[in-house]
Amino acid sequence: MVVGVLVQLSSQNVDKIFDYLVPKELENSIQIGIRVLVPFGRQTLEGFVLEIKDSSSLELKEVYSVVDQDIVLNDELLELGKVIQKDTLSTLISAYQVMLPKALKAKAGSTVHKKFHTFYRLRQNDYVARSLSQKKILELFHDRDEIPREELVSISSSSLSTLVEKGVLFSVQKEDYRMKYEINQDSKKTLTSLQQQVVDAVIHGSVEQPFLLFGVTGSGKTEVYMHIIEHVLEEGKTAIILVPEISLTPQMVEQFSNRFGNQIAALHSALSEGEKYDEWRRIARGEASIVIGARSAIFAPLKNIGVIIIDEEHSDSYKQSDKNPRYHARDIAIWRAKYHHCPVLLGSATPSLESMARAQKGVYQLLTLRERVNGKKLPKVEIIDMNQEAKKSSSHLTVQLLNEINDCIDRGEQAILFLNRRGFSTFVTCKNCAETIKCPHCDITLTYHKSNRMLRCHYCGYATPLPKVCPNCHEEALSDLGVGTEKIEEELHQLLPYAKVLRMDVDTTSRKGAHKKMIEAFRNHEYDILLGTQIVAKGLDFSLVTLVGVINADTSLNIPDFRSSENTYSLLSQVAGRSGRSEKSGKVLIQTFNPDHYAISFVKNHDYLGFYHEEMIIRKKLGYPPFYYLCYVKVSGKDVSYLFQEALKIKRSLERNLTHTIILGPTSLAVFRVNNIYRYGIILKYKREENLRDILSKIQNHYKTNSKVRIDIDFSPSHF
DNA sequence: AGCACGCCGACT
DNA sequence: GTCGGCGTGCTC
Repeated sequence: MVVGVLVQLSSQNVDKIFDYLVPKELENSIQIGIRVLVPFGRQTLEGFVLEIKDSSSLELKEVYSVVDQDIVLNDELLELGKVIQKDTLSTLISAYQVMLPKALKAKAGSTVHKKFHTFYRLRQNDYVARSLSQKKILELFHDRDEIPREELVSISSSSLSTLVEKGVLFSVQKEDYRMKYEINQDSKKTLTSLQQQVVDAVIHGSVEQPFLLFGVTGSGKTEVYMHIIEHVLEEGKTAIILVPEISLTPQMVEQFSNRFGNQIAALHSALSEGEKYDEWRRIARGEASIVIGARSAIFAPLKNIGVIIIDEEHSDSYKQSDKNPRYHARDIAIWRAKYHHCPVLLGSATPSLESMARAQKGVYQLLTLRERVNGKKLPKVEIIDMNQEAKKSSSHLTVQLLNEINDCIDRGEQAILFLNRRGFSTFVTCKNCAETIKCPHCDITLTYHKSNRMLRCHYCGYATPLPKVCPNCHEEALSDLGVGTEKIEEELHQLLPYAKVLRMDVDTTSRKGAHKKMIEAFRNHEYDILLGTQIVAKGLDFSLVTLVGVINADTSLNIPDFRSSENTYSLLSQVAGRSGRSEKSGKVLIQTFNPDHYAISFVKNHDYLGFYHEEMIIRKKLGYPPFYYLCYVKVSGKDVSYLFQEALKIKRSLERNLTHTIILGPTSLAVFRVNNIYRYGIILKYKREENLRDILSKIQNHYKTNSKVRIDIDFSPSHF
């Protein structure tokens, strides 16, 4: 027996199948999709078995051992990996690795152990108990087959051992999963007739085209998802629901856990490696039928999928853009749905322009929820022109906003204050010579972290303590510029001393479980004001919150990116949606220096479609998605002049070979140098270009042995 | 990714 | 003569 193995080495040069001879004694354990240990040159590597055959034309080495008992990559995932390789021009091995929990990747495996738990079972029924504790133990087996060890030990450990010695009981080792989900009070709600229509459309509709559920904030999308999933489970099928990374996941997990208990499995970054591994195995064994998770949960090894839901579908966290394979979870969802003949449901209050355009064209089936479930109007939005206010005061909180917060607290209600950190960071400047402190390895201003008084580079990770004097003029005149949540918190304490403020940002929520605790504390009204960054913008549902204040709406608008308006509109609507979700009606105040910008003014009337049409005109004029597809080719290396020369060669080669594509660049990236590596970008805009991937693949191949130039290709980049 | 091979310059 | 720099190529 011979196997074709793909070794776990992320190098383009090794991304092919190598044949190995299988020793007789291993033949029975070999299956396609398991991992094996093989000799590779001088090293020993893990690899995936992709082929089984009788012979090979080469002289072969032998497989050392088999790593898995069960398949880790099933037929569907094996096929999907090839599609990803082809579509994203990444290596096949990286496509397979992205599907699996870290614990199953080479090297990481040794650190994760399965947890085992001892249970006891009854062997003889005719045994007569010799003592009271023996009797108690045996009585427990009347209505149960197996009982965990602790429970029996708590009665009497000596009686337990006697019973085991006499052969009355015997032990079994069972895997103990780290996560537990408990069904809580049945929170199931009756649907409004509009919600029911959406559920029916998805359940009974065509699976040929994805559904886009455009539902305003508070329209009860989550409840719709749960009803659809309930139906899917009744049919004996399984479901995947994706939510954006970080804050949203634990909340959604809790809601689903309350209703579905141990049928769910969660996969997101708040879990440890071991926990993720446990969840993954529960899924693979068919012990969980609902998977909730962030981007990579789209690869959950479920069988017989009945629906795939992507909540907040506009979120850019669904695109993996920092490493290969640069895939979009939405594309994977559509592929898997086709494979399983099941519907895909994309949900959002502010759909991405791409998705809404597809819905308008009829590529997606549009479903709409225009009203909030409580029948309440969407909150009233007021825009505060900071151009006027900034002249009056240097405070970041306008009088109008402070008054509203004041009134809100007086009424016994709660407020959320949102600081838009997107495209914005705190940096240190010298008041004397105006010098800002930069990273020695990158062309970027260092970000100041007040909590530990460190300056950090967000690109390469370089960190240094804040110097006492300016490195340029040696004056003691360094001060931090820009607003952080801490600064706003200070201002709030001064201006509203009695208000209890809960600050929530990366610094305060990084500890495990901290996030959940804070949400609980705020829900219990232990605080009046929740002050935070992006983390408070989405998904949270507090019935007492009737006021939302946006401190600086503009920062995300100033990012030089074609999506900055879309991101700003979406962010502001999402935050605004946190207000007035229960009986009390809500209000939203937005402080901005650009009160007339359409990304802000359309938020006032909750006019997504108005924004959509305006933005579409601009996208069309500038030749951006959804009118054109984009592809970003990044060329990087240490030797600048050589690099630029090669980047130019690439551009010319693209120009020669692509006839229907607009080619821009090469231009240096906004941050030209990171870790002393220089970067150029080439942007491709096209509507239809048959052999684009072939051409790019050839270029990639040409450079794969050139250690001085690195090429990264990103189709449909989420940003530049 | 490692690791060996091989071809050059610098030195006990 | 030998050590070691790293560019190149291979791993079933």
